[in-house]
Amino acid sequence: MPKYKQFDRDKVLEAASVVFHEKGYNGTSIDEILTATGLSRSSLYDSFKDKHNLYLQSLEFYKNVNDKKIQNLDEKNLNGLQKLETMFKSVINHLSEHPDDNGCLLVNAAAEMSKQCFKTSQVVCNNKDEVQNLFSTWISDAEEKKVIKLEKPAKVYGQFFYNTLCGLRVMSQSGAGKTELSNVVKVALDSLN
Amino acid sequence: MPKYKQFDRDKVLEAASVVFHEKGYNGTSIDEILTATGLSRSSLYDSFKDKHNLYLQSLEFYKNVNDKKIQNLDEKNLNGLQKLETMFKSVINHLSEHPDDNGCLLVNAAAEMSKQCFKTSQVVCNNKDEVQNLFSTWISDAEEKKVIKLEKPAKVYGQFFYNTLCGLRVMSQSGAGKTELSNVVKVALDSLN
DNA sequence: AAATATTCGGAATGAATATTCCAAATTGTT
DNA sequence: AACAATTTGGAATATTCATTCCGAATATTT
Repeated sequence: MPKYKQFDRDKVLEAASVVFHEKGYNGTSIDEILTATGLSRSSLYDSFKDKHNLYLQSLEFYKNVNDKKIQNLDEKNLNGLQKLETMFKSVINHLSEHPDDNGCLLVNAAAEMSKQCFKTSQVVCNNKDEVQNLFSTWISDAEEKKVIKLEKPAKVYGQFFYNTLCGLRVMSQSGAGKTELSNVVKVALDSLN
Repeated sequence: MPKYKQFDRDKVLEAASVVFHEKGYNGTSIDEILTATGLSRSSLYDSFKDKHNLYLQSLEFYKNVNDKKIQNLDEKNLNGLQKLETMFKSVINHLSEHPDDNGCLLVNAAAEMSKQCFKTSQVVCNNKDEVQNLFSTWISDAEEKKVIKLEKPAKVYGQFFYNTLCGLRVMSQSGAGKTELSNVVKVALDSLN
């Protein structure tokens, strides 16, 4: 089935990222990826070089999907505090509705690979900085609109809420339920008063 | 070299947990464990059954070491808030002095294994509950001594600070430096006023 | 319709990997 | 000093895994 690519690159990366998300990099075999993506062995190696490269591309794909979700939220007509609240609400809903969903691929990648693969650490680190910055702009916005009053620079709260978010992902992988996660977010958001 | 065990079981588990900590479960080979522990292949299988079993025992060993560190802190003559502050300070010092130290084995185990291995999830989940409870007692103590005033049950703050702690581990694996981590802790501790 | 370019399936390869097994070594016991 | 109990080193095994390679298939181009 040539002469042009017979598969949708994004769908392949999506399927691959699901497997990597479930089992981690070292825990997934090429065969598992083949059945998940429906690709043939040679197509995969032809188009994605090797497992490690596919992993990195899956990571970036996942990051882009995540970014888009957050940017959609960013474009809504809400003040920064509402955006933050909405974001946490949807994260908690997702985590509690999909308890089998293995946390967050980027967090798992940080844990499994960032100290062994520089490129992984770059993706993970960029994600951290971008999300922190976005949170900071939300918080600045809320302050300018006099919805909240800050005792520290907005940047610091961006760091704090990113930390809270990472914690949620780990806690849900450690068996925390919805009320537990909600409690955490409530206390965290209280820091803005 | 018989007739009794020629190796110190705790030292083996300590060495094994270091390797698992660096490379994860699927990322470490038996050979790496053999060189790290100095054990022979047959001794390892004789005494620890197999890789998976050794991993679980290493996890529990690591958890015990962690527990003891925290309990040492618990026995000091400080109020609960001071204990919390000291704990965070030492975690941040450790993370920033050992940037190559791959986060926390228990957090990494949660990310890599908890959805694939029930026993791992048990260890990780128990650790979460124990640490949360300890934090809660510290916070209750600080409230009773009128050092702080709480707007929510102490238990909720225990959950919140455990979440903060998990976040720190992930953030340090994502390239966060000392000031960033300190900022997070400052905002988190402000929630107690 | 022939040529071209590219994909794809699956067998083949070779390297790692976890685990087993046996004989040699060693120390405590009699 | 011989025996018993157990560890240990290292070879052997069997499995899994990532990667390569070749020939068949097919859609576009000429």
